Amino acid sequence: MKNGFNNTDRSVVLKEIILQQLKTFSLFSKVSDKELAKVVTISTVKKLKKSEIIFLEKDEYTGFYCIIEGIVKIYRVTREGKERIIHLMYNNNTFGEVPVFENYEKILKNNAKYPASAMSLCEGTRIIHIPAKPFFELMKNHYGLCMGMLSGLSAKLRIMQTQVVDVKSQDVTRRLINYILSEYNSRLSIKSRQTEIFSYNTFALSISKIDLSSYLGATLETVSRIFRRLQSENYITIKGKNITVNNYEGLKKLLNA
Amino acid sequence: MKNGFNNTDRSVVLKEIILQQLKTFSLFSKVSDKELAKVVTISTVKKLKKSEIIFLEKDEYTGFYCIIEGIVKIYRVTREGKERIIHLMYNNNTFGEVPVFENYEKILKNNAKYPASAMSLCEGTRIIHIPAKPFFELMKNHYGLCMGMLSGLSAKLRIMQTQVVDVKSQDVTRRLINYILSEYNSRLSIKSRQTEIFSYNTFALSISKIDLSSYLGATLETVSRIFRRLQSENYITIKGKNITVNNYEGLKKLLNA
DNA sequence: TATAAATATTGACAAAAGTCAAAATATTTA
DNA sequence: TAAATATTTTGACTTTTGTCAATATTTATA
Repeated sequence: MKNGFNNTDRSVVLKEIILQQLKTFSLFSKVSDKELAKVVTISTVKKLKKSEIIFLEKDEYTGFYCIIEGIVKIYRVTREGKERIIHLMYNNNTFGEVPVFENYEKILKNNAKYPASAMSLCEGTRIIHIPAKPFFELMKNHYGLCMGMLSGLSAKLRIMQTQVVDVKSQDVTRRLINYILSEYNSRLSIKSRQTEIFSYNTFALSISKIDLSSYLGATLETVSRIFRRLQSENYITIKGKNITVNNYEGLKKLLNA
Repeated sequence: MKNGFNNTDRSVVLKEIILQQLKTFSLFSKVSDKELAKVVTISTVKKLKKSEIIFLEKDEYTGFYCIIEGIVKIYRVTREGKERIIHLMYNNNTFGEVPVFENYEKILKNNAKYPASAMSLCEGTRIIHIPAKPFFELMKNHYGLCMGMLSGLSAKLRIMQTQVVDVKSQDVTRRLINYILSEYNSRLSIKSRQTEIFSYNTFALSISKIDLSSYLGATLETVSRIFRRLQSENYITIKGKNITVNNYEGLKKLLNA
């Protein structure tokens, strides 16, 4: 009995922590604490190392996940063995929900499969597993939860639509610049919130260039060369993982040129 | 009073027809006739010519559509004026639902926008418009309708995921072969259902090569050249819109080669 | 901390795909 | 049906991206 807690106390505290964490997900924004407590009951927390496989394509489907912290890649491996990242998921996002609604009969018979693979990209990635069957029961007649799911899936669909248009219409240079600018913007907003004073135009790549290439749909060599070109033309400076944006407006112009 | 029908009779008959048509949509598979009748009340049928614009990206959002007959392309136009097709939709599919769930507040204030454009690709395409606001009210506490939507969005998400992987990992030749084979297979199954006796390995392209290029994310010239190559190597024969598949297995092998 | 393993860079070359321009076919429409 | 318009093909050429191979650099691990 460390710290004066017994197992029951410990579990109660843990559950309360999970509940507070789930409350930050828009999926559960219209779910009461009482209902959310039921979700907590069925769910389990997992802490992952870097590069841990969460599930593989065609693994038996068990349920979906909520990301508390870290980065998860959703990917498929092609016949030729090329890996292609479909989605990079960050905290407060969920992944692996699709099979729940595609064919619930299959889930009941335990022969639903994951349509893609998932792997953690950071040390200390924390996820919550929510098993499909009890979750599905909770959804029945729970309008708020249905709406949460509907808006989550809709948001993902829109992201995918944008991604499809980008990959179909833009060259790798533009896709990479888009990535740099969006990372730059999202990091900047986090920094300014934290009033962290640091080299203002610098951010660290949160994923490897191998993964970045897989996400952009290009080879590592091509991406490496574009980085070099952007650096030689003074748009950016690269120091290891750190990227300094020297010419934000110039990069934006390259997108239209 | 033609045919001995007055307007009320006519409208009752029409509504019954719409109801029967909506029943074939999986979206409404778990909705009772009584509830579906309410949907019919708010919806309107539109018959379209070829190349009619249904809505444009950034148009004010009014609601979504069900395709009774024909083909609809969902697309965006890039900054450089290139059109890229995101989705080719056929009968018994719905499109334009995403904004309903992304931000319902916006819809109430009439400032939601369509995220992409939609155009009919066939003469006589028939669609049913379902306005967002009354539909949203019908969804409240209607579990079956929520589930229908959830499975529809899930199915679309999976299709988009596959498309993203394909565009990121395969060259245009493979993407075109994939298209040919899937069209071939789906037409074949329709033909065999209708026991239509016709040149067995032949089907007609249902869209123009311009649209096909836009869908594949390539230029018209590239697609034209690949068609020529596949013909010269005797995989297919092209006669106008008609494509004869001479070497199905060979095409499948090309996908892996 | 040395060693192994993974990640990233670079060059030379090949293949894929785009661009521009002209011409040939189809398809609409007057 | 002829003229006008839209679609498709083809060639010559350029640009982009991929492949293979060697090497450098970083990161993880014994």
